[in-house]
Amino acid sequence: MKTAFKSFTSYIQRCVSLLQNFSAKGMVTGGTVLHCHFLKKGVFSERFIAIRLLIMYLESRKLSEANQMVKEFNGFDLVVQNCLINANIKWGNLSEARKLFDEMPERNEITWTLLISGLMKCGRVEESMLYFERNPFKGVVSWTAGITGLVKNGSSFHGLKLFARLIESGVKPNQVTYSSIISACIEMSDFELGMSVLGLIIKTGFENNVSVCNSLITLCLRMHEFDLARKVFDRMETRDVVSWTAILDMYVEMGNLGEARRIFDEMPKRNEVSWSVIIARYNQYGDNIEALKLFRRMVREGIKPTISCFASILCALASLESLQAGKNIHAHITKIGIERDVFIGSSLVDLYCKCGETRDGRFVFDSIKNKNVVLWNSMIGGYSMNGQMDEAKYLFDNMPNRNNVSWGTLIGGYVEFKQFDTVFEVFNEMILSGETPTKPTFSSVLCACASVASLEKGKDIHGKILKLGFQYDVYLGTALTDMYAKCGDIESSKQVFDRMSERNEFSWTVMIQGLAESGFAKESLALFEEMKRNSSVAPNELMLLSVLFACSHCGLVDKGLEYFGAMESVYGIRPKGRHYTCVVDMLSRSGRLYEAEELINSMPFRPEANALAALLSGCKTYKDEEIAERTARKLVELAEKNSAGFVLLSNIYASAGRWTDVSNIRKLMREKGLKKSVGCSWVEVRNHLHSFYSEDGIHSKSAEINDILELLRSEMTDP
DNA sequence: ATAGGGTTAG
Repeated sequence: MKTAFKSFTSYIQRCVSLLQNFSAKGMVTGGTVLHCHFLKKGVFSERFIAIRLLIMYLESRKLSEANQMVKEFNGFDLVVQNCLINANIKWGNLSEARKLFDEMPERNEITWTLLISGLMKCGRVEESMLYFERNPFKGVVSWTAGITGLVKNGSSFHGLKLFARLIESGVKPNQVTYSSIISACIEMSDFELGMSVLGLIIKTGFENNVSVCNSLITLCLRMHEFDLARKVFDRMETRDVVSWTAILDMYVEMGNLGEARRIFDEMPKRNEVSWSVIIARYNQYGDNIEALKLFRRMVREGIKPTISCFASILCALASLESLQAGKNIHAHITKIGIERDVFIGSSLVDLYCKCGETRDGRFVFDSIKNKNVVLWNSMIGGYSMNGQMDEAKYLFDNMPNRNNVSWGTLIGGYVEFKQFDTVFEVFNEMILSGETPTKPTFSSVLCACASVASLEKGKDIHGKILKLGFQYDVYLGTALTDMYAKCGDIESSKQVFDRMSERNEFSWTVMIQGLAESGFAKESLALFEEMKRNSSVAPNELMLLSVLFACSHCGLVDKGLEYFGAMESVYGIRPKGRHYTCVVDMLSRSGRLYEAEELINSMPFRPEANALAALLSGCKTYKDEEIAERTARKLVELAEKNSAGFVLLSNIYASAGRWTDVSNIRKLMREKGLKKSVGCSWVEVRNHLHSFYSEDGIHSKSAEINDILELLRSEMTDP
């Protein structure tokens, strides 16, 4: 042949790789053009080319073309049948694949392995193992397929037992087998075992194999042995994309996203996985904008996003609540036919629900055939974040398998929508069912304990956490600190806070606030100063409110004013109504009524009713009728707009004994249909909550309680 | 044909 190719075989090879390329990029048209070309050239009957064409048609689901091709092969061609089984498994038609398998007159190891791994992928472990045992061609690949299947279905121990049988049978493991075994060690978090596997790897001379080293890096990474991971990486003779991607991920795990990005930018080669990883990590770090930017660059560079990459980007869009962009991606995903994937589905459900569209989320949820726990959890979470707790509970009660995340999601919903009684009820049920709560679940329940100020329940939860041997992470530590502070046990709160190895903005806020509100004003201020000195956390709105509150309660008026002045100029935080109220209160308490009034007048927005009330109460203490009169007028004005103003005004009149004014205001409120929000306080006795309301809701034992109070009062006054 | 990445809660 007079072509540019040295020989006919290399020409065929070139054709095959061209087809493979078209197939991988989903460019069927290009493939079809080649098909016609081959027919004309007469090389179509070349077996390699024909098979490649068949695979291409199968992968792009061009079924009529594929069937046409099958007819061209006479009888039951083993390789063709294998291709058909492979395609059916990929499409999820397991029964069709099995039918083909059963009808085959002869099979090879590939045939068997396809069925074994196909069954494993669908979670049908026992059936798969049955075929494994019946398989007459037990080579490395069959063994490895069995092992990985078990590991991926959460039976790593059985996977390792199969590995032991492999060694006994005399078959030599290959690099893929070792990778699977290392995955098993990772899944079982067994670093020791991983190290003994390493011994075996060295003994069999696989320690320089790229794939094996890649798996070893991942093992070290998961076990947080970063130095060792780096060592493995450094001593590799050749590194591939996977090695670079793994080491990039290590820096992310170490909290150094910047270094990871540097590696990503300087890697000799990037594949779709490297892109996936860096995008996913930016997303997990909350930098969704950068994730999107990278996604756009990736698409521009012609890299086809993987399913996981779409999942990450949908997750990023969900966090940004960009419904429209999310819908565009959804349309694209539908066009390329992967909208029924569970990973994609979970992200889509999350996207719609985060944007408040639970009905669209439910539509996606219903459209997915092979639902897994995560998908169910996403839908439950979707309802929970939108306060549709009944729907969430209904799904929860009717899901086929629950895990601890399902429980946690439901509980989190009840916490967010303040149904605290239900929180404890469901949490108890969870414990009784034998499920182990995760750290986020503990955080949620601690938040509920803090909200109802139940020290007893909070301590009980703390005990459970200790019993499980959970290390505090930032969230859990913060939740505990907050719980103890809000329940009045500031000592324990401080203890937990001091022991935390990592603290974020929330941790500092909670502790500063806890100290301030428990009356430890000086300690609160000292902690705020310590934070500014020793941490990278910047002061926030809530911290400054606590700081002002602390100054107010210590009588450190000038210091308070100093902080208040520094808010915008130094910390870049614009004071809100509550900050002004706090400062007005501080000034009024110390008798600096004129300054307080000035401050109210200088506010760029309407003051809170409480600010005026604080000033009025100061006027009462320091007997300044002039300012009182002006402030009262402002309060009346404000009262027209909200019920809080009316209530305050009526209380002020009441304390001044101006009862006619009081009844006038109450009448006005009734006319306007304004209702005073009911005050409530509660106390916990032997793990039972007793609530007391300021208005009609009366405690069932209020008569007895009042009798006892009367008795105590008399004992205190006449000893 | 068998490995390495990705989805849910704070």
